[in-house]
Amino acid sequence: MHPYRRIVEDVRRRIESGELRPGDRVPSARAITQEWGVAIATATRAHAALREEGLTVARAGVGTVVAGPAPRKEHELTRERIVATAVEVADRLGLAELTMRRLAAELGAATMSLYRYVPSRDELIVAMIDKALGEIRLPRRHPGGWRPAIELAARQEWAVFQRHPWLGSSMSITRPQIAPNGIRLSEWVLAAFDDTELDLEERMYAQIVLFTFVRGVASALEPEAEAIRETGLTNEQWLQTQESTLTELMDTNGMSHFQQLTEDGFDFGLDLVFEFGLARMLDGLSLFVRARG
Amino acid sequence: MHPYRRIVEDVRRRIESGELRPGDRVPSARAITQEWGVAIATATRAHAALREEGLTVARAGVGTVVAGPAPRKEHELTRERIVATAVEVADRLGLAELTMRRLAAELGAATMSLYRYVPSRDELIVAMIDKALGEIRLPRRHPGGWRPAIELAARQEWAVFQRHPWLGSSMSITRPQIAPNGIRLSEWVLAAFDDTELDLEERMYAQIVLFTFVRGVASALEPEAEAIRETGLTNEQWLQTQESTLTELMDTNGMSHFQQLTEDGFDFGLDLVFEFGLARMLDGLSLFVRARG
DNA sequence: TACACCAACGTACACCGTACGCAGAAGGAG
DNA sequence: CTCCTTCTGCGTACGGTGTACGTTGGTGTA
Repeated sequence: MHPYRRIVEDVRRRIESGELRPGDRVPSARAITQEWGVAIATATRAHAALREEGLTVARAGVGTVVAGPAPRKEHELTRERIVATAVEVADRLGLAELTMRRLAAELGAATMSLYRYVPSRDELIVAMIDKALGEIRLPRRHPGGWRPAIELAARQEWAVFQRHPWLGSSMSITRPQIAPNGIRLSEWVLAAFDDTELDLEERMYAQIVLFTFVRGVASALEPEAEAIRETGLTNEQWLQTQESTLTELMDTNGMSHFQQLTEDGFDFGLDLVFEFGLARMLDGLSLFVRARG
Repeated sequence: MHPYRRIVEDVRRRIESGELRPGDRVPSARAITQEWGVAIATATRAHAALREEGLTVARAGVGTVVAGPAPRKEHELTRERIVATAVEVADRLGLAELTMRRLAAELGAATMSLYRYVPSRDELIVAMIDKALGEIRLPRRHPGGWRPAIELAARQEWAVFQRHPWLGSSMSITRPQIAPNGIRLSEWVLAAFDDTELDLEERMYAQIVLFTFVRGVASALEPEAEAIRETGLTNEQWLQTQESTLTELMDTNGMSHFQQLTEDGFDFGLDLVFEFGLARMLDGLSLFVRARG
């Protein structure tokens, strides 16, 4: 038996015993020369044999690695992990506070290491958008009729925007960042109109308008969250600090409506804005769909 | 005749001849002692007499100055001028490129000089918002019925947003920056519903929803302008560069609607989005108003 | 042994907003 | 005349940003 067979068998045993798991690095050629007391040529032959049997794959610059779906080492730097952590940081601290340095610190890595996996901060944000949109779960079949379907989509979007306050202000309509999950969502909404007479262009406009509205409401979320973080004031408290300026302004200009509004107190909530706007929007769309039908 | 009278008359003549204009600095006490060969006490008395006659005002730290609405020297540093220039720069270069240093350079002043007139960049932006909103011209009387009025307001807003692409993304609803012109606009819209049965809270929601929609569409303007500046590509050209990625994505997921849309070509424009959305919104609002009436 | 490759990283650059404090000119009081 | 206060304008410096560039130490392979 050639000496390299012994090495192969040893390694195979380690893999089968679970000592070495998919994605782990098998001893390098240098390490083999040390461990088994052989020449590097022998070690190389062992590597080749392992590779031939499909037990391992050679990854250039990284080493020979046990084949199979790698079960993600916890602290390995990975595009996936970077994006996930970035989302988490942005949710917690706001997009402005998501700096490459802070993100690296959060990951326990050096700043520049991130640039191996992400070409720039901007592209990282695109990846974050895609990940966030991926949370939207829509049934394969559209629930009865276009209106419930559209409403469902809008509510899902709104929910995601709320979970990720930074999302609304970072998405663009005119230049849709190529986020696969965004496109999937679009397709679903377009298809939701299949039971209407709307042509494709009209559907597209309906879709964009809906989305624009939801995002419009949502883009108030980030500044608000940021303001609360920074000043520690809730919205109401803040309004009170501004009250003197406001009343002075109103007094000098005779703004009766506004004045009464602040006197009566105004129960303001983005959720209510969303609900009110969505209802009007769907009503208006209904009229349009009916006119086409 | 006291010698100081001669000085007063000399100065008066200079003012009336137009040699000295409102806002210009009259000779300082020191300068007077030089020019007229008098003691400083005399010069001070001349100043006092001029001030008493209302010809001049003493501005501490600046000098004695000809009274009247100063016709703004062209290159004097002024909050007004700073804000106007800032708006102009932001229109041209985008809000991100509006740095205090660049603004100062544009004004021919040192960076820190600006902070005499503007407490911070953030507050400068608030002032810019107010100035931009000031361009909105609405008739004192609302044109027949709530719907034309609201439509007019929305169109005016849209026009301003188009002229100032940075505006949409910098305004907040939940924490309305106290911009007098913004409040004036609000008041006008609230009053526009006077011929309906909507209560104040409903009007406020209607207003916010309308505004949110317009701003939502508008917030696509800044990124687009920026993208054009940066890459020099128009929207269509850019879409073409992305086409391969896009079609690949579509092919693998069977997105028939999306696919057909890109094949047929899709005539996309923010203006059309605005028109479509506004029409639906107003229709929806109509239903609501009628239900209340 | 030489080579090409790769992850990870440290350093450095240009730029940002703005705190701080100084220089200089002015009017006014003593 | 001298001192004081007030005002504009400004220079310098600090702590932050994104990221270009080059180095280090490991790899498989010829």
